[in-house]
Amino acid sequence: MAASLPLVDTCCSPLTEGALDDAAASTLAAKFKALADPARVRLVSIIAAADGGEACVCDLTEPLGLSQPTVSHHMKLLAAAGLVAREQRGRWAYYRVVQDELTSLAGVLRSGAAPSVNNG
Amino acid sequence: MAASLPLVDTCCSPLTEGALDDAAASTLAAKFKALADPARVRLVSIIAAADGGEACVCDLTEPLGLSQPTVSHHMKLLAAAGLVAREQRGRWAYYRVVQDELTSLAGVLRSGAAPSVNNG
DNA sequence: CTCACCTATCGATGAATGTCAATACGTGGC
DNA sequence: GCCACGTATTGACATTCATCGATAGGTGAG
Repeated sequence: MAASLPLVDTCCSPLTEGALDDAAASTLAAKFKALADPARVRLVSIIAAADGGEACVCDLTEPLGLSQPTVSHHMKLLAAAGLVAREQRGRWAYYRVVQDELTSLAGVLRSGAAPSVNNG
Repeated sequence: MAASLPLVDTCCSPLTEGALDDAAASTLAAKFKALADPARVRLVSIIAAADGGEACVCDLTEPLGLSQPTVSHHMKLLAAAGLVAREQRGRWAYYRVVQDELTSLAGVLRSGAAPSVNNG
């Protein structure tokens, strides 16, 4: 009866709704892995908080205290996971957060069932 | 006197609300790291889908195809991250999902600002 | 007490990861 | 064309991680 909306089609069904097969779990784990590092978590938050919601690599090295290649490496991983989008503008590469992906991940973590219906 | 708000005290403030410091990012990354493995993602989903919302290690080795020590290891990591709770009952160790933690993580991923106000 | 059973820990090993210095790539200015 | 600038890639290194077999710890049954 679940009015199955294609919302979470991007990734997987909610974690707590049913047992996931290995493929779905791998897809999901890959996205969580992209956020499984303090540097990448900070990158996402800094970009989201940046003016215009975007930032170039040159703006990210200093607040993180990491080298430029390292930041570029992290951004590549975040982009590969679909959590940020890259746009080349002149000599600069601007990154912005893909909120849809974060929201989709959030949906996976929320319990799909009605809150009143506990497991008792 | 850190006027720390007890609201999101469980974890951190939303990712997209402002730049996180290293401590908050590390705390957050540690929780995501617990879900950054297909085996652990499956474990959480299987436990959540299990009868009564709980399962013992003996019920988890077979569907995952992993050895008992490996499953025990993963459960330890999930428990350390606060994502599952352990309860010893007789000879069995029953694990259940801590939905509050998952919901808290979901809150971090959702954009705290009004949805209409995009970053354009 | 002894045994069977379930779980956790230990030790080892191959793979993945984060980091940097050096360097290559692309773009715009002269 | 040449150079300066921002970014991505390469190579190397130390650390962390996932996995297993062997084994120890703890609980209930006989």
